[in-house]
Order: sequence, then C-alpha cells, then structure tokens
Amino acid sequence: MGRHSCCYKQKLRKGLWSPEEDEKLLNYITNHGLGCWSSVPKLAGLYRCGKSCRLRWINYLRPDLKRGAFSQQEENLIIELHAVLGNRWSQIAAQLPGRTDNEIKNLWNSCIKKKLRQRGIDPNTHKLISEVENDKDKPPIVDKSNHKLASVGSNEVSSFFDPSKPSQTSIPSERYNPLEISTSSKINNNTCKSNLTSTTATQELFLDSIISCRPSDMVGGGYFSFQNLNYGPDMNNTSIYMPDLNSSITSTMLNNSVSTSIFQTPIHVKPTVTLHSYNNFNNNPSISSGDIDGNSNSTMQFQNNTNLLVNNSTITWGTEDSVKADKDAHEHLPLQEEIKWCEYLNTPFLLGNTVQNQTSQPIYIDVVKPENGFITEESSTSWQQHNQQHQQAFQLSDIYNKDLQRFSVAFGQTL
DNA sequence: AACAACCCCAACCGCATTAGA
DNA sequence: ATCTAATGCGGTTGGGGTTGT
Repeated sequence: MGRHSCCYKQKLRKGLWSPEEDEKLLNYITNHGLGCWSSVPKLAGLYRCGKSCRLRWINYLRPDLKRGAFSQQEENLIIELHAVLGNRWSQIAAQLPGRTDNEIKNLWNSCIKKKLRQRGIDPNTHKLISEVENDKDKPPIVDKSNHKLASVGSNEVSSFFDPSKPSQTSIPSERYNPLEISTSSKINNNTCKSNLTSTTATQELFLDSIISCRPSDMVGGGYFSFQNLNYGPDMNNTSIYMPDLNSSITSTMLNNSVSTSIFQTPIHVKPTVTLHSYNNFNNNPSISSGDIDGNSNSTMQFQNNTNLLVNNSTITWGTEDSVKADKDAHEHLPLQEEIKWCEYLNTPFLLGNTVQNQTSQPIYIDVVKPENGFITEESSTSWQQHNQQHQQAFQLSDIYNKDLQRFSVAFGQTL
C-alpha cells in the first residue's frame, strides 16, 4: 500500500485554490479530459499534487455540480440514506445528482445532526435518544461471526456488522416526522421507477430505500419492514405480498434487484412472488410463494444462472434443482464470499413501465401513522424483540452472500 | 471597536482498495 | 504471487466568515 508519492514532494502548493489555478485545471481537463491524475499537475502547469487536483475537480470544478443550498427533499433523502448506508458519503452522494460526498458530509456534520438532535433523534443510531440511553444500560449482543460477512472498502465498515454500532440498527423511518415534504425518495431517475398511486407511494418509497442496502444492513431493517407490513384493505394498490409473515426473507432477497423489481412492479400487474427464504431461527432454506391476493402457489424460483424469465405476471427464476443445489451449497459454503454490494444498489432494474412519477409525499409521515396500518407502536416493539433474534440468526449464517451472487445477474426482460 | 466563540466548508491526511508491472 | 503506484473514501483540520458579548 504505497502512499501517493506526491505527498512527499516538496514545493507543492497547499491550501485554498486560486482562481488562476482553477482556470488552469479547468482548461486542462476541458481540453484533455479526465485521465491520470498524477500527471495532471505537471501537464496543467500546477504546483499541486494529483490528489489535490482530483479533489478540486470533483468537489468544485466539475460542470455537473449543483450549486446552492440543499433542498428539503435532499436533506430528507440524505437522512433516509444515512439510516441505511451509514457514513458512506460517496454512496449517498451517488443518489443525489450534482452533490458531492464532501458536501453531504459537511451538511450532515454541521446541520442535519443538529436538526435530528433537536427532534430527539440520535443521528448515529437514528433511534430516539431516550432509547439509545436505555440501550447503553443493556449489554451488547456480541457475535463474532459478524465480522466474517463482508469486506468493503471503508475504514469503519465493521460498524455494519457490529450490533453495538449505529449502522446496523433498525431502519429508522418510523422514528421521524418528516422534516418537510419530499418529492421523491430517490432523486436518481435510474433507481426510482414507480407508477404507484399517491396513496401507496410513500410505502413504496420507504421500501425502496430499505432494499437499497446490503445484506448486513438488512439484518435489522429489512426484516423489520416486511414483518410489519400491512398495506391496508386495498391490496390492489400494493405491489408486494408476503405470503407468510412468519417466515423471514433472506436479507439478500430484500437487497437486490429482484426485490426492487417486485416493488417497482406496476400496480396493475399482480406479481406472483416466491420467496426463497430461510426459516427464522434455524437457517433452513424454504420456499414460500403467493400472489397478491393471497393465493398460495409457487411461481418464482431462483437459479444460479442468469436470466430472469417473465411469463405474464409470473416470474420464474431458476429451477427446483438449482434451489436444492443452493441449499446444499449453503450447507457447505465457505464463510466468506465477498460481494460488492454497491453494484446491486446502483443497478437500475427497469420493468416494463419505466415512467417515474415524482410523487409528492413525505418520506416518513405515513409510516408512523397507525391508521395507515403500516407501522404501529405495537408492531414496532414486537419487531424489536423479534429483530434481535433475527439478527443473531442472520449473523450466524453466511447465506446471503451466496444469495447475492445468485442475484447478480443482468436483467434484460421486462414485464 | 475589539475580542471570543461558534459555524461552515474547502482541503488535507491517512488508510484501504485497485490496477498493473 | 508480490510489490508499488494510483485512486477512492471517510475522518479531521483549519481558515475565514458570522454572531454574540
């Protein structure tokens, strides 16, 4: 791991960039395009290190940067994404076109944190501060298997596998009142495809945010959201049906494009969904299925080859044999299969109807209203108990790494 | 007006990862 | 397989502006 050699060089300018330096760098990149940063300073006539040039370009000179204050929608989205992603500023920034990770990080540290605290929310855990203080009294759950689950380039990535650290806490949306109205859970058009009615949009957006995380994040959040889903009487306006709320879904199932595709299915298509899942606590693979009317059948399966096959509203993915093969594989699976989860997060999955409606819905408000039947205080509490058990169950297994690989396919077909 | 305290944000630093020799 | 340069990311710092006393 060599450090950038230019860091050792002397006589390089540091500190704020002058307009002349900006102009030189801008001119150079305009004329030559982006290339090797280490050679940019010399070629552009700058007495800076390449790293410094790169940073200046990314954070200031890039033409696609959005200037000015953050909108309320952007702030809400940042909070929502932070709840799922933690301090992964670059990935949060990827969902906010024109904004840089640095900018978002600064906003978070200087502004949003403060706002959340004022609302009694701990910005690290996204829990109520009173709850966080209560948690301090309890001994943390320690499971050494956590640390084997993934490896992602971040100094503090271990926090995602450590129950005592914030990133793995529950999806916090039920904690929030909206700071203000938000127009979309995701601004990035590629990943927010929905033609939902306004009454269901909030739920969908909430789900959309939940599923946009990697397995370890889902240990708390994904299970929670589905265990407690209650879409109310109008099932035709929902786009997912959980046939068996007593069975858990593997975190990867919630975490990848397949799930995304389900949630983003146009509501007039009754998707029939089979969930390749694992029993809550014994880690046994199972298949459960049903359509959104609650009719039990078996229509979606997973295989370890590539194509997602769509037949009417039935999704078929794989064969019984492959599922069994996977079960066997799980039993003998090595502990660690590294996954670049962000590839899944950023993979747009386009179903037939790709028109994005920028719905005008608050991100959080609906999910805290018991009358919506979405999340209630009661269900939240029971989830917390339930979730603790599930965390242990998930942490003891490496299944989702395998699942994630299975889902790392290119989706070419549409409903 | 002078000073201190606070805040914001651009830039740096150090580490991890990636690419390629 | 190993080493090193290059790149990317997140935490931290420090300068400048603003506000309060």
